[in-house]
Amino acid sequence: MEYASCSTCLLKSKAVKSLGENELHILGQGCVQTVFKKGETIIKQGALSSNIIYLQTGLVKLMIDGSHRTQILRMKKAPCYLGLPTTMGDKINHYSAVALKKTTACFVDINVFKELLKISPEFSYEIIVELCKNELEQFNRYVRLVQNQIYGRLATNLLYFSNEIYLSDEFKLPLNRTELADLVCTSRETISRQLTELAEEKIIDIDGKHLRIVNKSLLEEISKKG
Amino acid sequence: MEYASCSTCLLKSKAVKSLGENELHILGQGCVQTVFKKGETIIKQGALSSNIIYLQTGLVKLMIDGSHRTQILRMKKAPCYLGLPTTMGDKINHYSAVALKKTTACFVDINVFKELLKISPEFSYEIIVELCKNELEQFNRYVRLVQNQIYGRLATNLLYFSNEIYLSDEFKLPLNRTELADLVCTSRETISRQLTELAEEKIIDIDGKHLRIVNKSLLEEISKKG
DNA sequence: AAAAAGGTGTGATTAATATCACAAAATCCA
DNA sequence: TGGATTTTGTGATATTAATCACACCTTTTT
Repeated sequence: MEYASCSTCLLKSKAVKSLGENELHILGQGCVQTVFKKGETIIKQGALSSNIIYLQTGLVKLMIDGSHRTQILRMKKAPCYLGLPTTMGDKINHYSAVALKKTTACFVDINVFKELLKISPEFSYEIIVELCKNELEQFNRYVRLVQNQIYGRLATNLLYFSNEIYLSDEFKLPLNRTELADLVCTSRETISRQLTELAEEKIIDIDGKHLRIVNKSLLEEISKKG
Repeated sequence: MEYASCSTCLLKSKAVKSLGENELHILGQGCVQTVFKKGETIIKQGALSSNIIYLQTGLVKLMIDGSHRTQILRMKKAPCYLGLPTTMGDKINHYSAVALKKTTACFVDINVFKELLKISPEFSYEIIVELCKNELEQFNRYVRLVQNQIYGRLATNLLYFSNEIYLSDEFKLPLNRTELADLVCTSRETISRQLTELAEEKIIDIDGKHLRIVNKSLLEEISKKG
């Protein structure tokens, strides 16, 4: 069947399960699945895009190469959609997406995607909810990033890893110190000093990239209050 | 007819025009129109919410009262939707919305709203596009806010007024110096000094709240490079 | 009109963070 | 294994912006 690759890639999405054979056929015709190794680029900033990307498995970092510094915007963990705002907006990718580990991505043509929205109210509702949750999550984090000083920004991002990405108080940082600085928008030296300080205060335990949050409520305090 | 208030409030929305009489009837049953004076609160941070708000006319500021400082997040100009991410997410308003001038708002019950999404693909498509544009616009601004220093942050926000709110290079600032500081996340004194500096560099002309952008390309340069 | 309250500008001082310079540690690779 | 390369930590210094203090101006209130 022509929609074989699609039933592989999208059936994990609850809403897609509700699609009938006809809809799956439409989807299948505009759908390509690709596997990316760690470090490979899935979306390239500045490139024209006509695809929504459904991430089946894996973890990516979204980043912007600005005129005076590189910024890491956030992680995205499968399963999720990528590129929705960009593709619905002005068609040019505003960020790059790079795999942090082996990642399987499914490229769905935007026109096929629009067709599906019209055919399946379930599907469009799922997309809206995902977008809303996403906007809210990102918004809250960015509000804190802007209003906080570095110590608070770092706390916010460590909690982000713990609560949104790894769902655990103990994990291996997916970024080195320079990349962590690019996420927090500060310098590598400052990150290094602040991590040491958080460890001295017995709020975290850190050994290289291995990190454990010891006093989560205090870390939340710092994230909130600056 | 029972949906009179609704045909008043929502018919300006292109997608709603495509709704039939039955759908309008559903909408009308969950729709209340209210007029707010300058300074009045439309949405209250922390309150439970079960409404999507359609702003018919006017201008509002969205703000967060944080634990250690107040932040003004952005303006929203009619016509637009308010509270979509919050209401679809965890039901509690993450921000307050305060009218900056006389504003007409239409409260649509979230369940009615969900019904409409299912009934009208046109309607849900319009919502998704609005959300996407919004997320993109906010995201780009916040990325710059985080990575820039104050001079660049101020430039970014003046451009935001010019390009997104007033669609003109000359306008009356809707905020006083303290509020401007809350938007840029800095202190009143710093805002005052930086505005003077921008004027000395002949990039803007400022007299009280009346502002004119003289050298827009240079302002964009500053917004991009920090 | 006088008094009170709020908004704005500016100098002096302090605190936070970036930058520079270099050493130590970890990782890669032939 | 040993040398090369990359990553990380840390002191010294420079820069940026917050804070404090106060004067001046505008608007509101009585």
